[in-house]
Parts: sequence; C-alpha cells; structure tokens
Amino acid sequence: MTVRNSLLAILAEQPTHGYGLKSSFERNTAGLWPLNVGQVYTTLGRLERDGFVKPWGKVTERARQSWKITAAGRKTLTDWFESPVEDRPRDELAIKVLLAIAADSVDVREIIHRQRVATMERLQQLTRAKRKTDPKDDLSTVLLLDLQILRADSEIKWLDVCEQRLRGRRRRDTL
Amino acid sequence: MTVRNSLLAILAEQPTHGYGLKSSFERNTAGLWPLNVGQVYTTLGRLERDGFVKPWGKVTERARQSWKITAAGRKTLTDWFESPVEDRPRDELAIKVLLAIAADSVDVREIIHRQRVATMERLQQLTRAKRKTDPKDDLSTVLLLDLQILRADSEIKWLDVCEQRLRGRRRRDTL
DNA sequence: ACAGCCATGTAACTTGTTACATGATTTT
DNA sequence: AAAATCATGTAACAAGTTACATGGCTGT
Repeated sequence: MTVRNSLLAILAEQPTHGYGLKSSFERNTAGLWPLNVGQVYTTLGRLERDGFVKPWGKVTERARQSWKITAAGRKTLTDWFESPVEDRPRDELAIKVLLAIAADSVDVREIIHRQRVATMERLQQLTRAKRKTDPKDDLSTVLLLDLQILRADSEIKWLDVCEQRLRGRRRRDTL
Repeated sequence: MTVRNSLLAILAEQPTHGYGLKSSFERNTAGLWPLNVGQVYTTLGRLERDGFVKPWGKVTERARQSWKITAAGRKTLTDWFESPVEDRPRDELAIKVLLAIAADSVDVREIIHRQRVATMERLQQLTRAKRKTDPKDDLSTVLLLDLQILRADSEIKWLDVCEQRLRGRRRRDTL
C-alpha cells in the first residue's frame, strides 16, 4: 500500500494532477525510488474507485485533471501515519540464507561471502556520498543516506553472525 | 519472487508435493513466515507454465502429485543464489517519515515517537526470546532472532537520527 | 530541427494472497 | 466422536509495474 498511501499523503497537502504526484513523490524521496508515471494513473483510478480521491477543478483547455483527497481518504491516511510499520514481510536475504543452509547442494559460505562483498561495496559508496554531503542538502537526502548506511551495517553484522554460528555448528558436527 | 524461488530451492533438494513444500518452507523459516498452502499450488502452476518444474512420479491412488525441478529451474535458482540481494525496494518506514516531514499538517515527532515505542517493545520481546534460546535450538530460529534484533536496533538508531536532524532544522528555521 | 521534459492514459501482466470447497488420515 | 493436521485445488482479487501510444512545450 506504500504507493497508494504516498499519493494520499501528497494529495492531503493540496490537490495535484498526475504528473505532479510523480514529481512530488520523487522529490520527497530524493530520487531514490523512481515512480513510473503510468503507475500514478493506475493507482489514482483505484483510489477513486475506493472513494479516497475525487477529481477536482476545471478540466480546462490544458486538460490536466487535478485530484483531491476525500474524507475517507484522510481517514485512511491518518490510520497509516498513526500505525507503526511492524509487520515482517518476507525477508529475501533471510530466506535465501536459511534455504541455502538447509540445502546440502549449495555452498552457504559462498553465498554469504558474495552478499557480504556486495553490501560492503554499497556501504563504501554510501559513506562516500555522505561525506560529500553538506548542510544545505535536502533533509531527505541525508536521512536516506543515514538509513541506508545503518541498514547495510546491520546486514553485514548479521552475515558475520551467520558465519560464526555455521562454524559452531560444523565444529559440533565433526566432534 | 521470493516464494517462487523458495519453492525451487526446496525442490532442488528432492521432488516434493504441494503440502510438503509448505511444511518445508515453514520449517526452514522457523515458522516466522506462514505460507498459505493455496499459494503453493498457484505458484507451482506458474512455475510449471514457465518450465521451471514438472510433475513427477506416480499420481497413484493417494493422488498426491510430486514436482521436480527442471534444468531451466535449476538455472534460475542458481542465479538467485548467486546474485546478492541489493535492490532497494520501497521502504515503507522511510517513505512514511519523509512524507510526514514534507507535510505541514502532520506531527512528525508524534509519528517517530509511536514507531520508536513499537520497535522498542518488539526489541524487548525479541531479546527475551533470545535469552530463552538454548544451543539445541534450530539454527534458523536463532539466526532469525539475531536478524530481527539487529534490524530493530538499526531502526531505532535511525529514528534517533531523524529526531536529531529535525531538531537541527527547527533551530535553523527559528534563527 | 531535435532532445528532453511535461503530461495523460491504457492494456497487459506479475507476484502475492486469501477464501472457499472438499476430503482423507491421525491424534486426542 | 471430535478436533487437528494432511492434502489438493480454484476463483478472485490487490498492488505493483512496465510498455506503449500520444501529444504539447521548452531550451539548445
């Protein structure tokens, strides 16, 4: 529901037309998550169907149709903002590693290693980007860098833990 | 593609029937991500359509149909295992916080606070669960606890950073 | 003139997911 | 005998996503 709710959040500020929603979304997320503009229109259609937005304003010469959030839409949005993100959607990394451990025909250490290398490279890139940051930069850019760095960091820590525990298991197996 | 690839990974070990795939998946992920068995059948249908699995063995009296991975399926699976997880799918927490910051009609601090409380509670639960852990426990159970704890930890750290940077901005705004 | 962005929209598709119908076998 | 688990499958839908068709406007 992330895209849906994001559009509602932008519309809650002011009525906006399709392309404007795309731009707003990308501006707010510092261009990190590009949004195919086609998706804006499909999503708007679904939001209208569900009564969360309605067409707004003159569909004049310039044809751009603006959309306005409804009371029901505001309710949904408030609920979204008020409820913490806490479901645990299937985590691809975790599942991959666990299945690799379970499979005897797969070299788990190799997989962990590859992941580790990729994440460390990413971490370096991010760190470099953050160093280049200056206080005048967009708050969102900086916060997203912070988040990505923290995430990459915890990922590497976990991969280390995996290796340790695997070594532990192997030692026990060979005893 | 996580479910798809997971089923392939299980089938790569040995031919299995639908319900067995469900059980295997849940065992391997320590019951953390229940898999509606209906989804196994729909996914198997799609995997067969794409030539990644094929029916296997006698469809005898007991009717349970087993499935075997194909060469094409093995290829897909290998690619999955070999490629690091590194896309950055839209992060709901990040987007929520950033949009809340952008919206003047939303109390960001309140949202961050709620999230923080929820995550800290979760962290305590997880820590308690980990303390109760004993070495005889399933490796997957322990690793999943480790991962969740690390993730919760980094989430809290990020929320702190958000608050700090927001305070910084507010100070600058009022100067 | 041409490239690139602004702008709207649709068709087609993917994966994930659940609700439901149906029944056999196993455990309590 | 009842409850739980094993077992198969289908219909329907949600949300995300892209490729494509179409055109105006802007800067080089």
